[in-house]
Amino acid sequence: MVQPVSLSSKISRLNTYLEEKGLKRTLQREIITKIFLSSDTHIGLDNILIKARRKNPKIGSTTVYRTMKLLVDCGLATPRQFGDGRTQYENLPEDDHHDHIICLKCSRIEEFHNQQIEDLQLKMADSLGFKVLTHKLEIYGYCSACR
Amino acid sequence: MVQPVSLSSKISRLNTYLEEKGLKRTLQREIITKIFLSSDTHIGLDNILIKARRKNPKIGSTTVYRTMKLLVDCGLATPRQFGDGRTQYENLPEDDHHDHIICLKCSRIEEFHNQQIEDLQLKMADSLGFKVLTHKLEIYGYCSACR
DNA sequence: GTTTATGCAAACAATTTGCACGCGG
DNA sequence: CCGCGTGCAAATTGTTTGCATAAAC
Repeated sequence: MVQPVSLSSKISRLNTYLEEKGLKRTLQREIITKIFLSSDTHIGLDNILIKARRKNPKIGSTTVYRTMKLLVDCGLATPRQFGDGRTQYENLPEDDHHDHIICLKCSRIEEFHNQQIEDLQLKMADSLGFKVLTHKLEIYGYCSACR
Repeated sequence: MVQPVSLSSKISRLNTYLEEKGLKRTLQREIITKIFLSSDTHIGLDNILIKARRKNPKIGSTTVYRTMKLLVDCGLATPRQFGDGRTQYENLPEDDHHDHIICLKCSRIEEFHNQQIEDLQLKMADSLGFKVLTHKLEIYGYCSACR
């Protein structure tokens, strides 16, 4: 089991959203949402489809696309493109935002969080008239072992 | 005129590359390269094609795709995906780093530079034992017109 | 002349849409 | 029942590839 508390709170966020909009709770939406929420960091549509079909072989890719769009709309998922043409969805633990620092030699990825940087970003965005929803910060370099 | 010095130095970088690889200098490549290099910051393939056809209506989209790939290979262009499905190419004056803020509704992209953020990143990386080579910061949200 | 480049059309891949049917409320 | 959801197939969109011809060297 993966973090039952935050998981169920997220599922209830989806359900609230569905109710507000007069949408329906279906088995497919539940399956797809659970797969996404228990994915580690990023997951692609192809992968979601494969896992979903293990639970219900009749699920179609259209439904996965549409459900993921729903999850984006209610703030549970963030779509990302890493340059290979496919969209990946990121599942971010809402209270644990982090950025990445990546070693270009050994590919080690470490995570960090710096509130000062976050605050400055908000200030920056605000001065440009933007309302921030999310952001991505990646630092590339050499780690202590490789430098 | 836009920075004639750096522009011609970049064009000669392309020509050197072509020579090394035994490739040919053609009118199309010159037109497309100049359009790209004098574009402000980012430019998409559709836009390049339109401008190129104003100079030579027979230019095909295939050639634009292939030429932009060339420019990437010789280090003059950086491909970027901002989430609307199309690839944009960034023309960066090699010493002028900037970050991006992207509107998720209208796809408008603005640039900014904030030295405080850059400094904090260095400090952050240093405390993790990393030597920074480069980084990428993208903020996503709604712009003043869309919020 | 030989080799690479071009432009068209066809192929591809990821995603979206139209529609008849099924299911949730 | 009524309306939204689903899954299929067809349509769209961005990009790549095959091929005959044209241009560079």
